[in-house]
Amino acid sequence: MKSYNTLEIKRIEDKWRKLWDEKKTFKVSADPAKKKYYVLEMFPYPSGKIHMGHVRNYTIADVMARFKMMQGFNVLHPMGYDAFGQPAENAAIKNHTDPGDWTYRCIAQMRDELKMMGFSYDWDRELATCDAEYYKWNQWIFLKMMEKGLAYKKASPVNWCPSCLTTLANEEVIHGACWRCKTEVVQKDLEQWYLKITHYNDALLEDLKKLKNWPSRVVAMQENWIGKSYGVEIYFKIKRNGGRLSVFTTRPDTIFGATYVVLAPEHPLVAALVKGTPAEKAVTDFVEKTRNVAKSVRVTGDSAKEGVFTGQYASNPVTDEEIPIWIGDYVLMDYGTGAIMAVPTHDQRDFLFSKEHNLPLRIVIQDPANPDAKPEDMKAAFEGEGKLVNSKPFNGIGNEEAKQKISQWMEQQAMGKITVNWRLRDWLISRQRYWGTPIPIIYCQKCGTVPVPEKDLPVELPQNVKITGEGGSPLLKVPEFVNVKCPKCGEKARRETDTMATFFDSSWYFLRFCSPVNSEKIFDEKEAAYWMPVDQYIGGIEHAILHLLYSRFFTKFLNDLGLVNVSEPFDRLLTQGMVLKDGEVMSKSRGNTVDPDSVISKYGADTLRLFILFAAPPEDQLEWNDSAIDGAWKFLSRVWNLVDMKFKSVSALPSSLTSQDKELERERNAAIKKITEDLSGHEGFKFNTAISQLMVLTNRIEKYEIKSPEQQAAFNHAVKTLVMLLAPFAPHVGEEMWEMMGNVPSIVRASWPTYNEAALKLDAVTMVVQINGKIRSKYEVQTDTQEDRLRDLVNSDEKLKAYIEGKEIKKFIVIPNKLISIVV
RNA sequence: GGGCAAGUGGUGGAAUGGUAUACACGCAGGACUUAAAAUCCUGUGGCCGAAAGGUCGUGAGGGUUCGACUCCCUCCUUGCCCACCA
Repeated sequence: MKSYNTLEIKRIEDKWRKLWDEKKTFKVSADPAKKKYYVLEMFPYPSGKIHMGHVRNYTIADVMARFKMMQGFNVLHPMGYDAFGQPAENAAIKNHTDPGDWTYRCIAQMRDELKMMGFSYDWDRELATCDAEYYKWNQWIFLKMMEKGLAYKKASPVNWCPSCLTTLANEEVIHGACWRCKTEVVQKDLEQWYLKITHYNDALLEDLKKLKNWPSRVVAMQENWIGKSYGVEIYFKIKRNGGRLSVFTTRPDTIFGATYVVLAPEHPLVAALVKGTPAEKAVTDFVEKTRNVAKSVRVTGDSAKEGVFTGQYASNPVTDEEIPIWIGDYVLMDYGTGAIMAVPTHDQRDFLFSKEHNLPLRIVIQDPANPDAKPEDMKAAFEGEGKLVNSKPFNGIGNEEAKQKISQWMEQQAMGKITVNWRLRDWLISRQRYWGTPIPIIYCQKCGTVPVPEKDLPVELPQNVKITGEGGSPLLKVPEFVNVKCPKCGEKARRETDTMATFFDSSWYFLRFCSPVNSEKIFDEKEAAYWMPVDQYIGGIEHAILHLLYSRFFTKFLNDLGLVNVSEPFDRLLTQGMVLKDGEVMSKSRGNTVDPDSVISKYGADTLRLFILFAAPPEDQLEWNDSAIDGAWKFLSRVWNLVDMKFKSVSALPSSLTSQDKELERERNAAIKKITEDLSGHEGFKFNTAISQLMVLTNRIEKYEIKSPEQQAAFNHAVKTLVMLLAPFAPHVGEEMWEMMGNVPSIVRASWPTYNEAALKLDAVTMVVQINGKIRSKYEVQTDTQEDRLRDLVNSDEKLKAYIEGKEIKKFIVIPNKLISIVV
């Protein structure tokens, strides 16, 4: 007899981890004869230690993977590291280490921690995005995109710290200042590389409809992000030079109320518009001032709307009125045409701007709640629905209908054209950083921008580069990297020193996992065709937009190249909830973390896995509770004791004679049914209720009395089922108990138990009697008792006399085996 | 401002429109022990009642239904995401 204690658990867990490793239990290869299942969790940034969020994410995935293995699927379950990125550079600055050394040390530590949890990865497929053999293919994809015109260079404003001489991500700009040195951040134009994700606007939006197994809120978030809106581009004539000024609006129904137009400060027409006029200086000053405000500060809805009058006028095409042209910081250059028509009565932003600068208002849509409203009394814009007024031929029409009519009419009159606008912008991938994939480009005085030839890939990151965080990109200061010969003409040339955004790396790693050891190709098409799409993807909601959108984009691109046969990478998506402690998200900065290591050393990985799945449904937030872990531990030890103390091999067959035997068999079948359903996820994955069902079965088995060899056999049968059902959740003890019962490991090769519907039937059921909706009585009756018999029971029921006697029974409803509802 | 979730015992949470609170945690009482820990047993939504039982009860208010945590409408609260996107 082995007692269930911390020491013993440690021995068992070590034993199985070692065996899985040695026997490569989870190694898989593509085999068209078998049904495949690809389970993938969002790979981690290798910070060294895993945290509870990782534990939760990967435990969910592991249960799915092991369940599918037992169901006979060929399961691909790989793991890797999203290893490029800023933390390595920050660590380098702080500790004077090399980002590469630091990262690989972290990876080694992280791998050990993942192994401690007993996850069923095929470790032969492990990859890190900072390996040259991986990022080589980033560069390859980039070149292919360039070839297809989907990667291009453009000057664009970036957040720039004048003291550190570096660009900053929006998150690094804190209250308009550099996060490191607190210097005020300015906007600076830099030539940078973009990926033309907007080429796939329509496909990215349309194909969201295919993603039936994604959480609806993720689909909604992507939809909003892509942001397709229908409207009209309206042409205004500039009075001074007769030029055309285009604005985009989704509200053509309000065109008769457009009382001025506003241009973004960066609008290309601004300079010509004011050149040589008295307003020139004021306008130039304003444009300059706006440039020096970080975008993240400018783009907040609640700040005052600043602007300046150009002194110029444009004519409203439908009224021929001359209306003033303004410059305003609330108009964004990179949406629509960078210019708007302002309708202050029916747009709150325009309303605020008009009050600030004393501009005219005209009501063109009547507020049904306030039909006699006067513009000068308005406290806010009216943005609801109503009938048109002051709109000549369209007066009296509902504004939704007017949208259609006015759009068509304007197009006929050549006043504008019906257009579609997208919120989605092209993806800026240039980063002025060291620890990322070098962009494979060479600049030659003679030949211009030259892509690095494919045979010269990878462009490797130089080592031993000093990272200071100041003075621009570290690669600029590595002459042997920068100075190269032009691949075209052989003359002196200069390498691109920017590296790629790390989202690039994670946009296709799921494909590399299909054939990770492959120096000839990005991946093997046949293997990718077998494994793709990912059947189940699991990760945090924080990646609901960017990572998932970019991965969808890359998959579509590689699909167009003919390398993959799917256009969507992830069939099913689960976004797991956060792990909280004391009501707050567990995080290092809050100092409220619980280290998985400390839990594992006390209770073992199985207990931790069980607790984290039992505490809440996978998509919900999970509140950490130290004492509830004891519950998981206690449960495992109870199962252990059943196997260890009461399981005895016997040659008899199970009997099904007594009611207790029948009851045990019923519970056994019920558990198989419920747990199989909960793990299949047809109505969402429910690990918490699956575990509670394991507990119910355990409770039942514990009460079972063994008085004969036949009953011992029935007991054994039930315990064996219990261990199989438990194994995906608690794999180490699962394997150990499986072996103790005389079976051959590994338990993942055992086939998942099936149930018998007939065994689920009860002999007797409790039926309740409701009178006018209130429960008044209960009966123990035989299953499937018919209505006649039930009526007899009701009629002879003393308790019901008071409610029924002397009253007319209007309805007598029977829900078989559940209840009787009587209306009197 | 827009979008999406979610509100159930002391706590985490269960409930194809059919006995609300499964399964746990916690707590209380008991057994074992010199004692404690561990383990086991019993109880555990509120109110009235010795009990039988009655009555109220799933954020608030309405509606549909024989019957509503579940479906519909209005509102409140909390969380998450997006947001000067014209």
